Amino acid sequence: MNLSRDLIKKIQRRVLKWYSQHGRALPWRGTKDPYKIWLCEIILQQTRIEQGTSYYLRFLEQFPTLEHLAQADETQILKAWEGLGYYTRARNLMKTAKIVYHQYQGHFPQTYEELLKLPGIGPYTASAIGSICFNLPILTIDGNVRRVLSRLFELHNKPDSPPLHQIIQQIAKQVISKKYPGNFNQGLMDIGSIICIPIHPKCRECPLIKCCSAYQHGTQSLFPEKKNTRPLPVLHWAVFVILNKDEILITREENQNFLKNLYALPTVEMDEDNHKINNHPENIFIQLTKQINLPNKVKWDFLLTTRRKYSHRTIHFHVYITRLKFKKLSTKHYLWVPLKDVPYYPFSRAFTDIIKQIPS
DNA sequence: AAATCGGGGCT
DNA sequence: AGCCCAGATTT
Repeated sequence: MNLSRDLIKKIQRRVLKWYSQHGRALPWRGTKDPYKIWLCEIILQQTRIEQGTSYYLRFLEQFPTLEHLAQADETQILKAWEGLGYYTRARNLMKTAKIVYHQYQGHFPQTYEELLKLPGIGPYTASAIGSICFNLPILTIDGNVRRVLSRLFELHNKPDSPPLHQIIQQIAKQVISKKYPGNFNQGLMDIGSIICIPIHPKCRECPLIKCCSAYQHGTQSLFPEKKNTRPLPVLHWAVFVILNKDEILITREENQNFLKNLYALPTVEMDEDNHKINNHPENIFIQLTKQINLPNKVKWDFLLTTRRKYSHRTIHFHVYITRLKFKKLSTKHYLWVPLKDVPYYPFSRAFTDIIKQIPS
């Protein structure tokens, strides 16, 4: 798709002018420090600004410079990330911090291709850092920008399809402001998140209203096309609160990618019908008993059931509790932790919620 | 190309 | 209940 020179100039002027007048005053605006821009861009991947901002500010407090982050350990970083989700981002954050600190002498690389090699930095983040910090003329293509472009040019291609990708790349190369790529990118993203929102876009406030095909044809609601979703599988997990005086038994998720390297309460996956039979699934208790070498006579009480929806599955957590009078278990992958120290360990939301509900 | 990977807010 | 969010990586 070839855009006329006039149209390109008009889009660039309008976006840049709108951004100078209406751009949001966000904590990472007004700096070109690659460390700060990198940090906020990783935090904001698939994450709303309202959710990510407090994490960004806390990270900067706890790790004021790249060196601080490069010298932190993974548990420390996961703890700071706790509750934000997509924890691979936190693990990659540490990897990239160490790489930039040790292999690049503490300076982020300044080309798109070199940025792209760093763990956790993909096409979007490389163009964001590149355009904002180093003035590289590359469009940031995130969900907002995809939606704006889809409506501007009525791109009726299937979502995530190669043809759509091709067209967006073509448009991207043409519309990006070569002089102020960082401001143009942030302006276009702001327009997408404030004005050109998924439903009921506020077209009358939009600086691009006169350039927008969808507006002219009244077809805003048709773009971008939605992807077809499939139902989430439902799993049932038994969770065990095992107490001894003021200590609780916890473990670390090391053998799976899901919530990897976060801490958790001992968990056993239940098969289809365990949870339906009653609130006292003996076979699950037996399975756990073998796992951590409990004596058979432990008395379990049902505590609660809670449900949590993840991006690719729904899990029902059935929580059982016991108070032991001893703590000699063969607990190779488990550790006893004083309840008052639990806040020092990174847990996922499901478990912090459960732990919060343990009766004292 | 499709699946995996969180959590929260809005409708 | 479904959708989407300043996406990246693995399969």
